[in-house]
Amino acid sequence: MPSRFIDELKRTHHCAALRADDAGKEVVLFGWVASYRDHGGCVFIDLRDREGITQLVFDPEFSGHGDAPRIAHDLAQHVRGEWVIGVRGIVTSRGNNTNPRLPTGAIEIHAVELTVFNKADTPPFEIKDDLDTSEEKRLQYRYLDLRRAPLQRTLRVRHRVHQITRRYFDEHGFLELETPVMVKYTPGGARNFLVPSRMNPGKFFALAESPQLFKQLYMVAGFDRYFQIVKCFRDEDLRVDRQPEFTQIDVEMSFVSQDDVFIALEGLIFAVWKEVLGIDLHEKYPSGRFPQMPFEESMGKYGNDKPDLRFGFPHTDITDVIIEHVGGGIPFFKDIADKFTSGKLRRDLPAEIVKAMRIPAEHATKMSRTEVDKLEDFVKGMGARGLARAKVDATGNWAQSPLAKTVTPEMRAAINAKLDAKDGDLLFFQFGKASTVQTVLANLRVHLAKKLGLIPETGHGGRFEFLWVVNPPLFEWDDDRKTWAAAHHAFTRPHDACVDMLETDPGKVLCHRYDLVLNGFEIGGGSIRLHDPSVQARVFKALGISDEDARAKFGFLLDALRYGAPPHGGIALGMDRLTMLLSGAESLRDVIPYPKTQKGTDLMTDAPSEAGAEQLAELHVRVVAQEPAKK
RNA sequence: GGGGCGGUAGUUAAGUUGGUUAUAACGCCGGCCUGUCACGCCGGAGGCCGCGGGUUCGAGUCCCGUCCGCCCCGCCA
Repeated sequence: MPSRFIDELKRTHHCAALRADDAGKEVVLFGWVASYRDHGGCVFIDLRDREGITQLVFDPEFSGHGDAPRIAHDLAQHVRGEWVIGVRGIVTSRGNNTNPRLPTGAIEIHAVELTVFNKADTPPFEIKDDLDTSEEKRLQYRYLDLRRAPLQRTLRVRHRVHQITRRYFDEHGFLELETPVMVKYTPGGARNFLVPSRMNPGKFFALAESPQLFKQLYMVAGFDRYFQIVKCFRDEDLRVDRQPEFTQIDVEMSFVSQDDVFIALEGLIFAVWKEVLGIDLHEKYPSGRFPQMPFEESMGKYGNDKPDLRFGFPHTDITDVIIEHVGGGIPFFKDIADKFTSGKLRRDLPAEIVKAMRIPAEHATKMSRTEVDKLEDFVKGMGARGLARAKVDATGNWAQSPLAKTVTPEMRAAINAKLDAKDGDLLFFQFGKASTVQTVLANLRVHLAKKLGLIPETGHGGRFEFLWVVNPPLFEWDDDRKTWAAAHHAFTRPHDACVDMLETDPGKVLCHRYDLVLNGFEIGGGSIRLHDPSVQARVFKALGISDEDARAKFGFLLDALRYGAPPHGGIALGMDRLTMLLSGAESLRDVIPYPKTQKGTDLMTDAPSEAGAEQLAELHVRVVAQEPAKK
């Protein structure tokens, strides 16, 4: 018998729609079989669609509808999990027999008519909320994973963020404009994915790592305010918060200061938090503004430019104390002190530093000595040679420490004073290459906070700490090449007060660059751009980039800046990270519908894959066979 | 490129100093059951122990290699 469903019987409700006062209505529902319970008499089916679950009852004795319920009941006995079915029936109140776990628990549908649209193989894992299956399996059958309510919820959050963003920027006079995905390849920065050009043998496009240059050109063109929700591509190694293909909320504005950009973005974040989470951020930030912290302070206190401010444990740079006390009896420290006093190292080019982090007694006492010992393995995984530590007693002496025996009382006292160390406090030390020291202590700080329960292992714990990290140096010292390099891209505007130091003291030049940080994640970053060609030329010179190099890479942008470029600046928010933090997801992969594995592959489609000889020939590409691994 | 964790029925896991037929739960299949909603009861099927090599009388277990997944460093905003 052909099914009347879909053609004649249209869906009347979703599976979360019906309530007690709908009793008596005849309805048509479509969906998937979430579970079935056959009692010999009645058969119960929980019907699921994207909105929720409704219980269906197939009662052979259901009167008043002829033979139809009996036929439906016989069919229902054969229905299995994840089959796709349609049902016509009567909404019936469950009286005292409600299921409090379901929003629709007050009613059930007494089925009159049933159709099976499609059977389903037994899925490789159960479609349930609290799934305990390897991510490998979930990614392989992503369409089944996405059927689960948690991912459905997360993608709905994503949808909401999209809609709020579009509405917000439209209301504030921004135009949503597109930019090319296939762009000119420019070396430097993130690696690009390359796309061979069939029509231009031997030449390649790059997939855009960001719309950066194009959005600046929109400003030169006079569009004044631009935004775009845009895919970007970076061929770098993956992390829990990094995917090769990701989405940015990209923004650029003309005639604005750094603060104008902040205000625009704060407005968006406030709107998103209000609408998605129902949280009014004004309660925490009454001025409507997020706090700001200079880059230098963030590096000094937290070892990176994305501090999680939900807890304390700031670092202290004690390099000067070490130098002053010539190592204070500790051989490693003396080596470093000697390098500085001999002029081999300079404090203004800090290739090596000594830092300490103090864990106050109230927290330190919660960790056993064995637990503290294990931290050494943790830091060694990040390139640390070890983890020197000291337990401070009431007299200021150090215990449980390899440093305790040789350290001079004077330096010990000086360090205690600088760290404000008291009885029971635990001190951790890192010394050596500055970048390693910073990374190790930054990660140790977060690691300890999780261990001590100050922040949850994953998710936000209902707490949101926003921060603008501002005014970083324009250049950073490349100690391997012994030269200054652009800390970000070369089009960031230096502070006016610093411009004259471009030639004399490049390391001191600060710039209008900013990152928006939330709970230790960088969720956005941007800058005020250089619109003055003469300052641009001086920046290139300070970087040792020749006119020819600059022209070859960015000629079109340099040209554009000479044809009346307005002062402008912008920012890009990481749409995926934002959604991850909003929804409390553990991984970027949980907020991206079809993500890549850590090796950058798609387990479901088995991409990337090899290309055929014919296609390669057409693209003028030859694949060089992989060299066998060297023994 | 480097460090770490993992891979055993469909799924999640247990598996002792190497030793008979590799366990359990859930799922799946069959039967029973008039109200379940984590239904219940009875029965059953289901294994390349990631893959390859080695040691051994004998390997899920030990050794070497390799593949895959995850976390981190490097890299990357």
